[in-house]
Amino acid sequence: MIRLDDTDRDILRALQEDATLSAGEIGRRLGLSQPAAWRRVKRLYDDGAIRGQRLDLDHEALGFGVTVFLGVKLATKGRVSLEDFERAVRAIPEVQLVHHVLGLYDYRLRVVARDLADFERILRRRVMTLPGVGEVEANVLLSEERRPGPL
Amino acid sequence: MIRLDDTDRDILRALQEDATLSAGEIGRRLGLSQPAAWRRVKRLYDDGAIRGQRLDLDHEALGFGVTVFLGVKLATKGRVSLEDFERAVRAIPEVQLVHHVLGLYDYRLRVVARDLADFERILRRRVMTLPGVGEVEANVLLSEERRPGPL
DNA sequence: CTTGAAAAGAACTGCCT
DNA sequence: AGGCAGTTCTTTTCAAG
Repeated sequence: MIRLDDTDRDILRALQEDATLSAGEIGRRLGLSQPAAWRRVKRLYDDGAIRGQRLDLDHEALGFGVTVFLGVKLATKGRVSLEDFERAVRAIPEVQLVHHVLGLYDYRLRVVARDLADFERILRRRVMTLPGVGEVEANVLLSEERRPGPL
Repeated sequence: MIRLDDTDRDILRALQEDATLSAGEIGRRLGLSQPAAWRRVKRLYDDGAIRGQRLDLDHEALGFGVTVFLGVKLATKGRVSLEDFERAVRAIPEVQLVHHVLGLYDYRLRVVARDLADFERILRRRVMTLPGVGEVEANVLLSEERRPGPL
């Protein structure tokens, strides 16, 4: 487990807001020189605390106005069945996230669609026909808020 | 709604894999000059297709080995109650994501905890005491797979 | 759209406290 | 650890076709 001091935590908090901050800008904010900030950021990457950076796309602006969370319960849960299900799920382009979970459901999926008609097509043609699929529960996203998290 | 051509889509796909790609590298892969690729990326930002870049942190390596998705049903759902609930949820540091949803539940939360004992504390002390909270359902994350999405 | 080039800024290195 | 000075590389902008 990676140990961080307060300065590392400050850096992660700043980068969570905007991952494109330069080492110089981070140093300015925290009272560090550019190389000192740069070395810390590099160490956070090298140690594996930071895995990388990902794009934050505006799917609504890109024509995908509907986001739905699906809870999926499998009818049969052998090891083969899990692998079959996961392979088939990966073939659905509208699936952004596949969570294998423990609890009332076996998988949670994040799915985007152009509109509700488009979502209905995905649900009927792609999701309900997945191998081993049992019960499916859906939640339509109204609004999303990201929080800084516990760091 | 933002219109993209095939090249824009290729750029977004490449940047989804690695958001740190330089304009020169993108151009090399797609057969564009560095300035041409740079202008396109800038336009994707300016038009709002790309909102920004976010850190991909390894929460497990940082000591938060447990991730749980909570479905929350409110007991009373007036407008005041939604605002009260949301304000109180924002005060829980372990909550990373707050989704207001339509369906069987009213909210979906993504929560991280150091371990299951820590999660139990958060659930009992912070979540179950939220204003207006009714039923709560939990799914513990076993594994997560990100997919490129439908672009 | 291209190439070429210049200016600005960020990343990286070595050495010192 | 952190700072300073300097080098290298990328980004960003412009000119011209």
